[in-house]
Parts: sequence; structure tokens; C-alpha cells
Amino acid sequence: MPTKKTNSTRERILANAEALTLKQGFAGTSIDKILTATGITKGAFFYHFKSKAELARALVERYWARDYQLFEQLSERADELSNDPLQSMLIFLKLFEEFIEKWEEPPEGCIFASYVYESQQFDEAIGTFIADGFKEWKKLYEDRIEQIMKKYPPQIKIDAGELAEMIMCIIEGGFILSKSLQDAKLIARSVKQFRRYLQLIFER
Amino acid sequence: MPTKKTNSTRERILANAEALTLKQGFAGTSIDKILTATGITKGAFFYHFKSKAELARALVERYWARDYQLFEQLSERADELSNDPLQSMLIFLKLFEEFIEKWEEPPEGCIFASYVYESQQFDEAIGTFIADGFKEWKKLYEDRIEQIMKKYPPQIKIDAGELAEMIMCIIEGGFILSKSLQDAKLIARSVKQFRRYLQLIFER
DNA sequence: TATTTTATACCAACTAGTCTGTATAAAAAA
DNA sequence: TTTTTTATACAGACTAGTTGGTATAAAATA
Repeated sequence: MPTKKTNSTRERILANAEALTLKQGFAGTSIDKILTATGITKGAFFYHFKSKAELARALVERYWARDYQLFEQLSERADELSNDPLQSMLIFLKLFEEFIEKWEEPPEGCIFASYVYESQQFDEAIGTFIADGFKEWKKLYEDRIEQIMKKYPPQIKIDAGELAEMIMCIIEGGFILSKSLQDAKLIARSVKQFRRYLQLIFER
Repeated sequence: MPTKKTNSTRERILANAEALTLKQGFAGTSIDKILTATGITKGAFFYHFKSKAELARALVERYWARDYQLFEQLSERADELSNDPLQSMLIFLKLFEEFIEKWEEPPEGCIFASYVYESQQFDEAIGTFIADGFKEWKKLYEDRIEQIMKKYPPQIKIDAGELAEMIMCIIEGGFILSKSLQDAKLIARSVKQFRRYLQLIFER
């Protein structure tokens, strides 16, 4: 069936393009390299994407969708395991750590981060999309932390937004260090530290 | 004998190449773009660098030297202000936050991080150089934290290496979020959170 | 003058994107 | 049912422009 093949080819292009982009950058990933990796020709590529810029857009959208899905999945599971906002957040972080610890190889990286370091290669819309993604991501953490603060007023002055930014920094920076040092578990260790921080702030 | 003009041209090339690389990636920064930005021609460029790969090497080495120098500078100043390892570390972090808060514009970014997301563009030696840089950087923090631990044995189990990794993640991730969200102060806020964490661990 | 530094012209390989053509299967017409 | 038409999904040659790099000569500078 042509429809099925379309989707699988398109998906294969995206998967290969993402892997290559995380290793060589987007500008450094020529369409020819994607063709070779995927085992197709130009005709196929330009049938599915009208330009390399459109591929760029599809890549970030795909990445964000997957990332968001993972967050929601772990988030729902954490809520299943505890009704308490603090415990649920701690469980959520633990689930995330376990998710990372399963990896044997260092992570390929974050497409958002990759794009940010090549931002001028892309049109403004993509930059906005990424910034909006980061803002939404921040909000997800922020909401959880605010709920904790309502139930467990902290002794020290704490800003939910700043804590949300902190965990995001840890994850994004974790990708970089993990890749460079070839250490698959590094992110999990740093997320664990953040979890400890939350415990010190809120647990009495 | 390198004359004044040599050094200044070479340095101008490096400065422009760094700025361009942080915006477009290294592969996305053609030599022609560097020439235009610097206001020179190919002859001048290839007199100073025998290839683009050599420019890449010079860029990371320069970046690391500057970064290391900054660390030492703030470190020495912090030691001047306090002999106590904990206070000195807290001061060091505060000095770093103030250094960042002075910036009006979001930072251009970290050349190491930029390279990591294009690692396959570079030869192995550069990858090793960056990983070694990260390891040295980690050691600088680790040593400080171990000194604190000796004087102030923490109640909870704490690993100096993990804390060192954490602050590095925060800074590297901070660059990414700061660039994307166009928020110059974001890194300082996240470093402040790390400082609070240290206080919660060691101060009582 | 002798050396260092820069400009100009050029090349071969590679770049994104276009073009024409083709195999196949579904839909329409006979 | 059989034939014709159309839409889908791809192949691969081709183009105009860009890339890193070179050869050589002209300026600066010492």
C-alpha cells in the first residue's frame, strides 16, 4: 500500500536525519548523507519534504511531541503512585532517572539544544517554536512545584519558576556532558541531586 | 617573528569565527563568512590557519584558556575574601552570578557545547581535548567541595563529583535556555539555586 | 634587501533543489 | 469484467551556486 510506505519512508528519513543532526549539526548534515543513511534517492526525499527547511521544522515538531509525551507518561504514572504533590514530584523525578539509567549508550542529545547552537540557520518561526516549547516545559514543572509549595510552605524563600529553570538546565546540560564524557548515567545522577534539593527544601 | 599586525589579524579571525560559530554552528560557518566579517581575504586566512580544521582547534583552545582563566580569577578572589572552604565556595558562586548578571544581552554560548552537538565534524583529538577540559573543570569544583566536606561533614550522603557535575550541567544548560529564551539572567538564577542547595547541605 | 603578510584568481568537490521518467495500485469508464 | 485513467511514491541525471583549499604575485614591514 502506498500510504503505509509513505509514512514509513517519511519516518525513516526523520529518524536518520535526527540521528545525523545530533552528531554533525543540521548544517553539517547534507541531504545526500540522509539519502545514503536511509537508502533512498533525492526523488523520495523531495517527495516527502519540499525543502531542507521543511525537514528542519518537521524534526523539531517530532522531537517536541515525543518529549512532551514522555513527560505526560511519567507524570501520569507518578500521580497514580501518589496523590501528594511532593511525593508525586519526587516519584516523577525518580521515574525519569530510571528511564535514563536504562540507556547503555550516552544519549544522542536534544534537538532543541542542537538547533539553539545553530539558530541562525533556521527561520524565526523555528526559533519561536523552540522557545515556546521551553516555556511550556517550564510551566509543567512550575505547576507541580507550586502545588507542593501550597501544601508544604517552605522555610526559605523559593521561586517555583527558578526551580523549574534549574531542572531544565540540568537536563540540557546533562546531555552535553553525557555526550562529551561518554557517560550514559550522568544525567540521572544530576537529576538525583535536584531531587535531593527538593527534599531538603520541602521535607521536614 | 609574529608582529603586532599578525596577532591582531589572527585574533580578529578567531573572535569573529567564535561569534559566528555560536550562532550558526561550525559547519554552517563558511570561511567566506569569516572573511567578510573580519574584512580580509582568503590569503590572509590561510596564512594564519593552514586549514579550517586548524581553526577549529585554535577556537577550542582559546575558549578553554579564557574559561579557565576566569575560573581561577574568581577563585582567587573568593579565597582572598574567606579562608573557610564553604564560605569561599559560596562567594565564588556569588561572584560568578554577578559576572553573569552584568551581561545585558543573552550569552553567545559555550564553544565546547557547540562542538559537542557537531562532534562528528571534528577529529578525535578535539573531542578528547573537550572531554579533558570538562574533566579538569569538574575537578576544580570537586576539590573545593571535598574541602568543604572535610570541614563540614554533611548529614546526608553527598558525592563531591556529583555536585561538581550538577553545577556544570546548570551552566551548560543555562547557556542553551538563556539563548533560546533571550533571557540574560537565567544562568545566574540557576547558579543561585545551586548555591542554596550547598547551603542547605552544609550550613546548619 | 629579505621576510612577513595579504590579495587575486582559480579549481575540484560538494550543496540544495529541479526535472523527467517509472512502477504500482486504486478509481473510473467501457 | 476488462480497460483506461489517475494518484502515489520513488529513481536518478542535471544545474547553479557554494565549499574548502591552492598557486602566485603584490604589498607591507623589518
